[in-house]
Amino acid sequence: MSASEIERTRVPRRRDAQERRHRLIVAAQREFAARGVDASLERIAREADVAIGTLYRHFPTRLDLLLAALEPRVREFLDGSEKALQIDDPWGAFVSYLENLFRVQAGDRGFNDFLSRRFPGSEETERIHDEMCRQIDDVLTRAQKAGAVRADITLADIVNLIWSNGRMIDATSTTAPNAWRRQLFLMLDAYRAEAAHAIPEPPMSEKQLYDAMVHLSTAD
Amino acid sequence: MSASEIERTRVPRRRDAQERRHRLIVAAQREFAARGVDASLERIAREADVAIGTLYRHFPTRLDLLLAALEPRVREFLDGSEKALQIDDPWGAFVSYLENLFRVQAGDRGFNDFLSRRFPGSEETERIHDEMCRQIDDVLTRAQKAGAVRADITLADIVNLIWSNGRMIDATSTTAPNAWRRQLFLMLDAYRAEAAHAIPEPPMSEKQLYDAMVHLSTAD
DNA sequence: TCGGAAGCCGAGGACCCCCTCCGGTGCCCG
DNA sequence: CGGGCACCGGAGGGGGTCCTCGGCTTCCGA
Repeated sequence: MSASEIERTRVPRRRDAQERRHRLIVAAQREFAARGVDASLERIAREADVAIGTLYRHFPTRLDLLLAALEPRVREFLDGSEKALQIDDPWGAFVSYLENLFRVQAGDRGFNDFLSRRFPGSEETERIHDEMCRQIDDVLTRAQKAGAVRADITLADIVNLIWSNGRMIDATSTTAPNAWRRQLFLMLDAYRAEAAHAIPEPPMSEKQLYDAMVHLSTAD
Repeated sequence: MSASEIERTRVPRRRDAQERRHRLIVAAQREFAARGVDASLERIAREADVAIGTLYRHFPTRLDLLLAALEPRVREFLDGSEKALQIDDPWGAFVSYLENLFRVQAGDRGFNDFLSRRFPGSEETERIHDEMCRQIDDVLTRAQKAGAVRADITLADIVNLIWSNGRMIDATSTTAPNAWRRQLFLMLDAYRAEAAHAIPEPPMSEKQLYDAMVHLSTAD
């Protein structure tokens, strides 16, 4: 996090300001969780019972507020990741990692959107994404070396699965909130080394993957 | 199609009106294809060089215009479906059906959105969706009876795959336009009977599935 | 206690979208 | 060729969103 970003989102000195900042974060968590990253800032201010100008005073950009709101989710996710990465069995670690990731993703539409996109302007979010990619690469490679996961799978394929899962969640969150698990376990059967059949399409390159993630945050 | 719907979207008598109607459909095809079913109607009118009031005169509801615009896509899809359904080999028919579906889906964001959603108000769209579900059920059951596709797969799982694929396409259409094929062939390995491992989550019920599709068209 | 600075409010400009309504236009048929 | 009616245009009302800015309030430290 750069100095200017720390400056932008620091906790203010005055009591009343701290209180309002807190109310904003709580409202933002609710709204982002329910409506995704593109939730209305004016609505969040209204929900927090705070004027729109005050929201902008505390969080000059949408990303500032989003990061403050998602912080607990990110921590929850990273905690679960760490546990998964410590599992000895490579296949178990792989499964556990994805299950944790998707569980957190399913609980918060904002986090869901956040996972699928890249925000090239922000060091902070790039850092989180890079860390996640590193972890996936880790757990995936280990499972492949152990012969548990087929060799022709790439980081990009896992990100594709994250996108897919995100869409599943959007569709089913209110009607069948656990449906994503079925889709995940189905896909796991495709990842098993013994299931492998040749795929008539090469994996996405890193650049293609990155551009696609940026695309999701700029389209429309 | 009910009488009132035929009435609403019939081709007008006057030359100039026919001409404008045609321009509207062409612009709508471009816009829906590029921006999905929520494309701006005012923008479509602008692109067609027609006043907004005229658009509403020809197409009283968004769905009227959407159906007129998607008509070629729907036909393209149904033609391909028919060919796939006639393939003797049950697994081949199954693969071919999905490949055709996804190919058309990938070429048009409006059709992509349309496939994932249900519009309970419209007989016409319900008819198309019902027909598609019937076909999927057909090709799926046949492949299962032949022992090619695992028995624990449901229509709902295929619809889940359609959602997933839709998201893939949204993400990759500009950067890796064929990436969806990779994801499809990966998933096919999960569908193979010999790949089956127990799934710790039951399939969605028909009602859950229907509600989820409606949810996608009403959310936000 | 009290004044200055930190902080708050919300009107308002700039966009965007949906949809209606009705005065005016121009096609086509008799 | 002329009148009637199908048709067209586009202003305008009603909503929303983002974000700014300057007058007003409130806290808190000296």
